[in-house]
Amino acid sequence: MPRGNGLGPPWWHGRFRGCGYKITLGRETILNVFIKADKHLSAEDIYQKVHTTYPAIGLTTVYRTLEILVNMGLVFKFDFGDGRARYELVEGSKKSHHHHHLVCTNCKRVIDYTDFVDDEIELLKKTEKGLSKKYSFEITNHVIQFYGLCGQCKNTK
Amino acid sequence: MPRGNGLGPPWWHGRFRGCGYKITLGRETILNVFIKADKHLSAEDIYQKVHTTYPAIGLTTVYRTLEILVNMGLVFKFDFGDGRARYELVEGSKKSHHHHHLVCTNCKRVIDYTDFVDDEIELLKKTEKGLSKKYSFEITNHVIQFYGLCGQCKNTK
DNA sequence: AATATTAATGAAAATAATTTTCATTAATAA
DNA sequence: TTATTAATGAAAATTATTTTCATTAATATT
Repeated sequence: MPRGNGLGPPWWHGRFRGCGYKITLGRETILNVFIKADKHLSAEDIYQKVHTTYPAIGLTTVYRTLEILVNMGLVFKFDFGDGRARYELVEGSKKSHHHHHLVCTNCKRVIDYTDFVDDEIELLKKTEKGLSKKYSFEITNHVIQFYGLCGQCKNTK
Repeated sequence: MPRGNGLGPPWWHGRFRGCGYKITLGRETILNVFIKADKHLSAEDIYQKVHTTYPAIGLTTVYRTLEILVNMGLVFKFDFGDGRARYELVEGSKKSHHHHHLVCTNCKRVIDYTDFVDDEIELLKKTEKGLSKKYSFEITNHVIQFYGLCGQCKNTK
């Protein structure tokens, strides 16, 4: 549960400390960018945004922090097929709803949709349970993406 | 419907010709690798396999052919998060069942699963229909992947 | 069957996202 | 306050994929 209300340290400090990671200005700023943006961002996006309030940051640090966040399970890494990864806070760490992606294979536009997800969630739960057991796999996350042509590209082609 | 029985040209020749593409030995070999392998392969995998029967092939040609196949909708491109794309024949072009992937975020192992897909397919159809209408998006494909730790990595960690 | 046309090819160079190296600095522990 | 150790930035390295360009091969045309 995010607090970020100025009273006490941010919710993620404990988890960082618990993993033996130090709390630094760079990491603080990156997390804030994620919390504020609340949508998928590329490493470069994050670098740019952080850079405005903390110009000393290097792109390397962004990549290194992203790796940590992904490994800790705070952030999920997506691939939309355009050669660069996107990152987004996992659910529970953010305010937005459960959603999936609609990716245009032509213009690479990505639409987040939150429709129909109730049925999806139910099915996913069932599937996850079954798969975990059958393959003794510990599932931590999932991706559902639909690919195709968006309205604009459909008409242009 | 694949034929590949030695009687007449392979099923994909027509589609190639129709798109103005020439039938070459390289493309022929690559398609055969796909048909025989019937599972996800990286560009390098394909290059290696083709190379055994057709050593003159270049990696560039593999990439170029893959691009064509993806654009034609004969092959689907996956990302499992290890920095290289995987390719696999789309359904209808191959013998194997509808399946999805279970990706180990630690060792990068990928398990194809065909369990529970009946319910999934039904839900997907419904969702696709709804999304297509709402976002006037023409859906051509989808990805469902579960991420987590496989049996081995779970025990090691 | 011979030739003209045009796309396909391979090798090498270019590109671009991500990782690594390494000397320096900053955060936490003592 | 100092010691310890992780985090950092800059630059170099890595690596999958794309582009360039001169040559070759596939199809269309005769």
